[in-house]
Amino acid sequence: MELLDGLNEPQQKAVTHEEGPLLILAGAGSGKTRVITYRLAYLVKERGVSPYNILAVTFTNKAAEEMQERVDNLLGYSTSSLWIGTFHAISVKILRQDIEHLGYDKNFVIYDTREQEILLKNIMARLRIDPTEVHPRAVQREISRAKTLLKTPERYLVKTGSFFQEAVLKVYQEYEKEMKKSRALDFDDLIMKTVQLFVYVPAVLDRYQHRFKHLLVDEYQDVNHAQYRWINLLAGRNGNLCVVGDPDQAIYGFRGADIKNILSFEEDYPQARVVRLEENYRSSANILSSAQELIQWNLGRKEKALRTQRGAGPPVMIREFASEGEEASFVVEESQELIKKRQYQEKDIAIFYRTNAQSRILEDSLMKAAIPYRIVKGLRFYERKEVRDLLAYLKILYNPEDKLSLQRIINTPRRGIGKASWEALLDEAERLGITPYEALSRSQDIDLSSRQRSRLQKFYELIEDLRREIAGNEIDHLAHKVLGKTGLMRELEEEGTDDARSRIENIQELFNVMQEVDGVGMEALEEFLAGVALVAEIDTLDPEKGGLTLMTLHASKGLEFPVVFMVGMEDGFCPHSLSTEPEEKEEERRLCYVGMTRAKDRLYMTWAHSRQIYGNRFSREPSSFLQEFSPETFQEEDPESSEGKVESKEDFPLGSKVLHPTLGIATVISKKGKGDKLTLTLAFPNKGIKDIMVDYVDLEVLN
DNA sequence: CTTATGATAATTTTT
DNA sequence: TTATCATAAG
Repeated sequence: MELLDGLNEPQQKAVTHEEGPLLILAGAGSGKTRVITYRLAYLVKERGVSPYNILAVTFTNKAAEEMQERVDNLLGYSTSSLWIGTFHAISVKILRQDIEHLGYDKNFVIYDTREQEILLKNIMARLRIDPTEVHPRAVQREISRAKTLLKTPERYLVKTGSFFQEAVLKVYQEYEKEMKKSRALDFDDLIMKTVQLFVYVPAVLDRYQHRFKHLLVDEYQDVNHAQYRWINLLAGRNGNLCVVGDPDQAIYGFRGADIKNILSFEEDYPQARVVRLEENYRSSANILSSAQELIQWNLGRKEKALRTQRGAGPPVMIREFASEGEEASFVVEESQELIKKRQYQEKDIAIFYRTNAQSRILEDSLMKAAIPYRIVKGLRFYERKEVRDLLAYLKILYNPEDKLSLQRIINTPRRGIGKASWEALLDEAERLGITPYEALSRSQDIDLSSRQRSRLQKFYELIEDLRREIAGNEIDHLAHKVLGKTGLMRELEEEGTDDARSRIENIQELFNVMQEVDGVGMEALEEFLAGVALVAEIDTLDPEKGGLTLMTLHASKGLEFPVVFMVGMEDGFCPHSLSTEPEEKEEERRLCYVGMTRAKDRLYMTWAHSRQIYGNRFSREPSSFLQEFSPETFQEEDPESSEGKVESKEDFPLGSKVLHPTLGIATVISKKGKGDKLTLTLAFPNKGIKDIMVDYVDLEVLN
């Protein structure tokens, strides 16, 4: 079977697995994407499964697009009936169809984190909750956490809670009411409402269960509880559920992802078949073994024996600098060197950092050196005021009940409708039990000066006028009308500053996105708005554009580069100073592992003795993670035999765990001497690094 | 209602 | 360093 040519044995097993649950434990660089796409193609081509009966869930839109493209290539035709998308995107599709069963309007808008925060602040102000005492951000996280655990306000607090929890409960209740009035759903709602739909309306669940005879979920290690239920319900008891993931790459715990979902898959689905992909096709031996040594420090792992066919390659290069400026210079100069020697092109090189704020100095240095680069910070684009303003207009046109968008645009650009008028409008709506937009339509009745009333009236007519433009028009045409009729564009053009010009450019960029939407009218508007709400950072990485790539460690997941620089490898960044709990530390270590395993040939890890943060200069210490592996394990000269040596001849392979009679469990990080002179360098999680002569101590090999 | 000013706060990762 | 917020003057 040609489809299986070039796949190794476990890969083939994963691809050809027939019925029932399947867990694919895919180590870093083990050809995971290949296996998934081949499996999808295999089901269709060899098993005669209709694409219509398959659902594939990915983590980002980018992954979904790539997968769609690769499956189409393998099949030789395009499969539009095969659903591939993120949890959120697929949930939107389902909810548009069926959410009315839950008493919600199907023309909902999606509120992103930013809008959610504004709404929460509004509510807290109204409830007179002091934001310095109860932080809106904390409330936001708590509500998100609750939704992730499928807890409605009614189920949020069964008993009495802390002061904070009681406050959250009040806000949460109000928040839900407001969201419903605005016909809005937040990210967590998309998942939770879908689960509720499945649970409360069995006919709907039944329909989708029948449709999706095969389910495939990528990045299963980063699934949260709501998503777990979502999958679990669709798969039914004995469904053909294939999940793919790597517990060592679970890095979204902060967002509610629960690594236990993948760790206990075999208990959830006792008939599950497990396939391990342990052959690494990406990294050279030194990089891989260093990463392996690092990850060994995490407890409670599913042990994996990653192997590579590749040569030793250079060791992991750890460099220290006096300041972040010198660190950036090194990255730039080293990159130039690699490019000059024609070993690599710009696009082969990536720089990873922990926080977005770290990118600035790197960008400056690259710019000065005239090195082209592309950066993953897409959300910043949608954070821009001008972009959000235009989007708010479009959202109001789609759904006039969207109070937050109305609030945003009612006086943008300035039209003399200030806080007092807005509040009078809200009071009127409240008094009559109607929505703000309805109140606006009867603005003449509001208790305001006739001047203010006519301003409101004019605004209402503007929106109504624009609403008539929706039908039959393409989205970019509609947006042009908005820019023209509202005076948004005129305001920018008249300003004439550099800043204004760059804002016009941003709007132009938004038009590029609009042009990708086919169709006209309400449907196109709907598709565009949902698409915009659900973009991930990484989705904005332009694959066409060349240049060095900059991104956060989180964004790097799933990618690979011949050369990787990991900068800012300091305590405080990596692990991050806000990650203090042991579980959080382990997640930080996994994040570091993810970064390291992106590198194919050369991996640099750098840190600076001093660094400016929030305007102040701080003294920094190297990341404790750097001490958890020895950079050089394999000799360059003879990669084949040195690999063999480690594997076969010794009792204490590098990276293995041993039990020391008094000091406890440790990891073997290097070895010296032979026979009874054999000395191991052992790394103890709490007691540091010690040299131990094997002959004197009874060491027990674990695993 | 708008604008300017300065205080103040908050700074992890993101669908 | 930056964004956001409150206050006071125009």
